[in-house]
This record gives sequence, C-alpha cells and structure tokens, in this order.
Amino acid sequence: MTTSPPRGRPRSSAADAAILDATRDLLASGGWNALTVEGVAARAGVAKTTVYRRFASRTDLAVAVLDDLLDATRAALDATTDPNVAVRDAIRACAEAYRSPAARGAYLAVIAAADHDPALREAVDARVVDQARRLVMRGLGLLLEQGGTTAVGAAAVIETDLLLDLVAGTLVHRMLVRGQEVDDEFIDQLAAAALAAVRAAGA
Amino acid sequence: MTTSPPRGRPRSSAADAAILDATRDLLASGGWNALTVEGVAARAGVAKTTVYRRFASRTDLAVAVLDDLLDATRAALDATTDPNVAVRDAIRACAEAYRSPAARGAYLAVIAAADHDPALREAVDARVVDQARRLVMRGLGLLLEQGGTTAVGAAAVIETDLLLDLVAGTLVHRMLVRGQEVDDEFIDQLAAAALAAVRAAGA
Amino acid sequence: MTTSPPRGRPRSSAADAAILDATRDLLASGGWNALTVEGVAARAGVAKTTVYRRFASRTDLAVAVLDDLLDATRAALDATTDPNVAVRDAIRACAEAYRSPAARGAYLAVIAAADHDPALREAVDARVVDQARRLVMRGLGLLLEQGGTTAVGAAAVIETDLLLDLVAGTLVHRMLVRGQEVDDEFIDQLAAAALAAVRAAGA
Amino acid sequence: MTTSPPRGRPRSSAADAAILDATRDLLASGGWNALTVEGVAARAGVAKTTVYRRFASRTDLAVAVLDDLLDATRAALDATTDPNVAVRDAIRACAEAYRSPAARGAYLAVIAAADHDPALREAVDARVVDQARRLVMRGLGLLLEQGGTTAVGAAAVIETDLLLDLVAGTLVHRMLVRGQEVDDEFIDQLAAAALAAVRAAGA
DNA sequence: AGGTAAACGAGACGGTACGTCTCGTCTTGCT
DNA sequence: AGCAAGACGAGACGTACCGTCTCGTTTACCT
Repeated sequence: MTTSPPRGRPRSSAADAAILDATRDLLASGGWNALTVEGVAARAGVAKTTVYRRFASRTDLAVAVLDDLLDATRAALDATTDPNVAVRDAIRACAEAYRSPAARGAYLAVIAAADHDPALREAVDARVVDQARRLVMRGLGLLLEQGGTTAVGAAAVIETDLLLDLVAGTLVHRMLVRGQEVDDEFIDQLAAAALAAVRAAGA
Repeated sequence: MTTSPPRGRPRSSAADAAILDATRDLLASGGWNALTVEGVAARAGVAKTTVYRRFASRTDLAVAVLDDLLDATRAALDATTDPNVAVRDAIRACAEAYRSPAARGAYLAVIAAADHDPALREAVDARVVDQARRLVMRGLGLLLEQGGTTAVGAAAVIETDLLLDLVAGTLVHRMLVRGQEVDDEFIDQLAAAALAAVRAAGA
Repeated sequence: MTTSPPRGRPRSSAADAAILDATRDLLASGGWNALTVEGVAARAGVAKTTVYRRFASRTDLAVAVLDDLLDATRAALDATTDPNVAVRDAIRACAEAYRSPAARGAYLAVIAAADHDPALREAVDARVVDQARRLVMRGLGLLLEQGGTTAVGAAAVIETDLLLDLVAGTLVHRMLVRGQEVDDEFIDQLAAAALAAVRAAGA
Repeated sequence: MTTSPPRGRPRSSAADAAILDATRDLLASGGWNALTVEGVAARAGVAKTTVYRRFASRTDLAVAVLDDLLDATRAALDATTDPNVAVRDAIRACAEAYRSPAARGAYLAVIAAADHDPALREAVDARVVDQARRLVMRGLGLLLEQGGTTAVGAAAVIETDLLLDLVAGTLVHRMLVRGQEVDDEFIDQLAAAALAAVRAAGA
C-alpha cells in the first residue's frame, strides 16, 4: 500500500498552525472549559469543518498542543554526565512544562478524559508520560553507569516506573493539584528524596 | 453573630441524599462528561432547581461527592502506634480513594477546573487535599514521637508538604495519570521510599 | 345554607389594596408579559400564597384591575338628557378607559384568554363589556324617548348590540389595535356615524 | 446596494412550512398559551435552533401565521364593480379571518404585545391591519367612482381610517371581544351602517 | 385568659419553557 | 478535493415563574 497521490486541493498548512495557536491561546486564557471547537475555528479564522478534518474532538486538540509543548521542553535540555545534574534537569524540565498555562489546562483535562477512553490513555502514555519517563531514565542510566555496586543493586530492585511516579507525581501534586510554585530549594529537596529512595531500594 | 433562625420550608434531606447518590452514580458510570445537572436531577427524581439551590455548578457537585468519599475513607482507618504501619495505612487509604470510579472521574476534573478558579482551588485544598495531608501527618507525627535524634532532626528539615506531595503525588501519577493498579508490593516500595526521603532529609 | 361566620384571622385589606396596586403598576409599566404572580407578590410586599388565596391566576388579577378601572370611569359621567351628548359621553368614557396603560395591557390579554375559557368569557361579558353596553344603552334610550316615529322605528330594527359593537369596536380598533389617539374630532365623527347608522336602520 | 449572494447551506423550505403549520395547529388547538417555541419545534420535527433562526419569539411566529392566513383570505375575493357587494365582501373576508381558530388566538395576543413594542406595532400595522385597510379602500374606491356628487363629497370628508375602524372594529368587537358569531343578517346591517356613515359624512 | 382557626411571611418543591450555547454533521458554491 | 459559510438535529445550560407544599408566626374570634 503506497501513499495515494494527493488529489484535489492540498491542506493548508497555515490552517494547521492557526488551529494549534488558537487552541493554545484558548487553553492558556480560560482553561479546558474555554476550549471549544467553535471557538478555535473562530479564533483561527477557519471553518469548523477545517478543524474537524484534522481533529476528531477537543481532546485531540489538547493532546496535539500538549505534544507540541513537550517537544519544545525536550529540546531545551543540556547534555551532562553528572547523574545529580541529570536528575535535577529532569525535574526542572517537567516543572517548566507544568508552568505553561496552556499545558496546565490541557494536561489534567486529557488525563481525566483518558480515564474512560483506553485509546486516549495509550496516546497519553506514549506521547506525554513517556516524555517524562525518558528524562527520568536518563538520570537513572547515568546513576547506573557511574555508580558502584550499590547503584547497580538499586537498579535491580527499584523500578524505573516507581521513580517516574515519584518524580513526576510529586511535581504534578505540588504544581497542578495544589497550585503551588516550585523553586530551586524544592527541586533540590525532591532530587535528594529521589536519590535517597533509589539508594534505599538498593540496600 | 448567631445563625439566623431557618425560615420557610426546610430543605429536604431526602433530596440531598438523592442528589449526591445520583452524582456518584453518573460519575462512576460515565466520568466527568456524563455528569450533567440535568442528568443528576432526572436520576435523583428531583427538579433542576432543587439541584441548583444546593450546588452552583457540576464542579460543586463533584467536590461534594469527593468530600463524601474521602470522609468514608478516613473512618476506615485503624488506630496504630507503629509509624511504618501508619504510613502504609495512609498510602493504602489514598489508593483506596483513587480506586473508586466516581472519585477518579471527579478528582482530576475538579483539579483542572481549579486551575482557573481560586475559590475552587481553596475549596479543593481544604476539603480534598487536606484529607491526605492529615493522613501523612499522622505517620510523620508517630515517627517523631518514637524516633530518636535522627527523626527529630528530620522533622526540623523536611516539610510536611513535601512528604504529602511525595506520597499523594506518586499515587496520583501511578493510578490516575498512568492508570496503573497499585498492589501491596508497590505500597511497600512507596513507603520505603518515603521513609528514606525523611531520613535523608534528617541526615 | 347561610354564610358561615368568619373564623380565624381575617384577610388583610391592606394586602388586598397592595396586590391590586402592584398589579396595576406592573400592567402599566410592562404590559401583560410583565404581570407575574411572583412579581406582584414582590412589589406588594406580600407572600405568593397571599396572592393565590385571593386570585387563582394572573388572568383573575387582570380582570379585577379592569373591573376596578371601569368602575371609576362610570362614576365620572355627568347626567344629561340630550341624546347627542349622551352618545358623545359614552364614547368619551370608553376612550378614557382605553387610554389607561394598565387597562390597555389587561383588556386585550383578558379577551385573548377568554377565547378558550367560557367562564372567563362570561365574566368579561358581565363585568367589562356590560359596562360599555350600559353607556350605549343610555344614549339609545334617550334617543327613543325624545325621538319621533323614526327613532321608534329604528329601535325596532337596530339591535342594541350592533350599536355597542359599532361604538366600542371602533374605539378598540382605533386605540388598541392600531394604537392611535382619539381626539374630539374623531369622537364627533364616530358619534355622527353611529347616529346615522341608527337612522338608516329606522328608514 | 445589492443583496449579498447567499453563502453556506441554504435554509430548508421544508422546515419553513413545518414550522408555520405547527404554529397554526398549536394556536388553533390551545390558543396563545399553547404556543411555545419548544412545542412548535417538537411538532414540526425540527430543532429549537431552527425555529429561533427564523423567528425571534413566539410573537413573531404568531405574526407570520396571521400574515399567512390573511393572504389566503385576500386571494378568495371575487372581482366586482358594485360598491355594495365590495363592502359586503370586505366584511365577509374579515369575518372569515376572525373565524379561524388559529387567527383568533394570534390576533389579540399580538395586538396586546404590540402595546409595549413599537416595532411590533409597526409590523402589525403593515402586515395585518393593512390587509383590512385594502379591503375597505376597495369598497370606498368603487363608491367614489360610481357615486355622484354626494359620494365625492363624502370622500372629501370621511377618512378611510374611520371607515376601517368602523368595519374592522365592529367585527373584532363582535367576534373576538364578545365571542359572538356573525351571520349574513349582521353583515347586511353592518354594511348598511357603514354606507350610512359615509353618506352622513358627505352631507 | 386560653384555645382554635385561619391568614400571613418565607421559601423549598416538582415542573415547564425560556433563549443561548456548543456539539458534530450536512449542504452549497467558490477556489 | 479543500475550504468558508452557515443551516441542521440534538441536547445541556442556567434562569424565571408556575402553582403547591410546608414551616413558624401573627391575629382575630369564641368560649
């Protein structure tokens, strides 16, 4: 099966961009409730059909925006070989993402919707959660490379996912559930706690 | 300042109960999207006005149900003086709450709505988050009572809220964000990680 | 069967007056649509039950107000023995009634409601239309008394009700249906037309 | 200034018809109170929005139906050159309109609403009253053409509108206000009275 | 003086309809 | 084909009044 040769008028990439921008704006300014297909179309200066041709629902719109925002986050990471720095970087990157008003609005709404929608859950896991997982795994990987026997033992015991839940979950609870800011001190504390958990698991 | 004497026909407590039940049912069966004021009124056998007289929005309904479910959770806790048991109990109680289909639907939706609504955020903090906070503080309190110098030192350093974010956040991420189940093994691991974090902070 | 002696607290005549006043005001200011039992109660400073104890519907309220206003009109008539003056007086009295904003609002609404409500129709005929009929009959009576053979012949032919419809109907159409004012010239023209019709019928 | 070319999906004329039919039916069966936008939509098998896209209120619906019914009446008139026949025809046509249950319900209700709504008053005058005016003017016109000096003199004095009020008002009062039927005898009497009034004015 | 019966204010109750909003689908004509 | 425009059936929104009901509180008359 080959890609069928494009027939008729090709899709407008300007519309693509306008739709995503409009979605981001609406999410940032009024949260999930403010995100309506009708509103997106109006703000993007595009017909409703043009939106529906690309996204089946506002949830899809939110996922697309979320994906977009997280991609930007990933690119901003420095390379490092120090596990402590890597962990701190991972935390900081996640925190950065949860600070974006658009992402805040989209994140929990998408998660909530995923509770009754297996396909969406899978998409979230692959495109949103996995982003955090990669960051955490980088830190854990460095820990394993450079650490001695203890760290290796830790790796045998602690599951990557626990560490993921620990780091990402703590940030989600702090920032999204409780609406608190995170500063460098908190990041240090969280990093210390995470490393302690790893070491404890290895003992 | 005293409460003014009730005038006019008193509110029907039967309606109160029917509305909460209906809300719980709808949340459990279809999640946040299935929760409509109209649906609640119909299922509760009550007029829409009767719902609106008590709750200003479906968000309010969700908060009430959440509050209700968490109250039930609290009551189910055994008394203990062992900090390890207390921590495990706290985790188990939170996990239990996040397993309820009604609570799952309500929780993140309410959190998402709170992002653009300071009053709601406050309500969530006072009535939902605080429930978890109390559970965590009980464990930490026992730790302080029974622990030696190390634990006391820990108390001076670690903030209750970090521990709260660590425990509740990890569970939220595992169960709600990622949709995974938690078993006893996971609870043990999380408890160990939390204690390790406390000890590390005290060092 | 005698009227049972009144037991319990007697009705408040202050409430009676307040309700009628409120009804009149609402009708005058916003017409039939503005007349709600709830609004009347609020404006009269009275509980809804107090209104419903006296009037079964807003239609009843309107009839009461109409009745009240027409009574006032009747009282204002001068005695005369000149048929021409009597006819002019009748027209003028009716016109006066249709000028009152409250009466305007009530009149057509009540008539409209009567179309599907025989009991109301009867009440309207007895309490509203009959008022105009009496005025017209007075003029016709004087005409008969003073007129010669021609007028007597007219009386045998023309029905009182035709004259009633002619006079009252013309005013209703001019003032209520078309919303025009009536001046003395119009009253003269209408009087002349009415008398011509009577004479023609007698010919 | 030209009418802009129609864009988007054109309005469904089937819906137009269904809405008018439903309105007519509801008015005929239950009068003004039975006319609800919700009911019209349901009976027409149409969404509420589809009704609101065409009519801003149930008053508008009633006006449209009234307009429609009167148009039908106009078409049913025979051509004649006899002024007496023309006057009788005009009366008969008006009477016919006021016999329709749908028109009865709509007529006075619309008039009542117009009392506080200048725009509606104008619409009523242009679309409902004017229909009767045309009928009356036809009779008066023939009278002028065929009559001698007397009739011409009459035309100089009597206003068309007085004749309109006289004829239409008498019918309205007889049929709608008092709820009486009109037979041929009444029509003859009314025609005679109207002609007498014209002649009297010309004298 | 005390009891009884009705009116009173307040306001909750089950309803109905309102007019608005957004949904996701479907024409229509233009590009 | 894609696209802008906009009508369509559907259905929830939050509000306004409906007419009824339950309260606790007066206010009269009648023992």
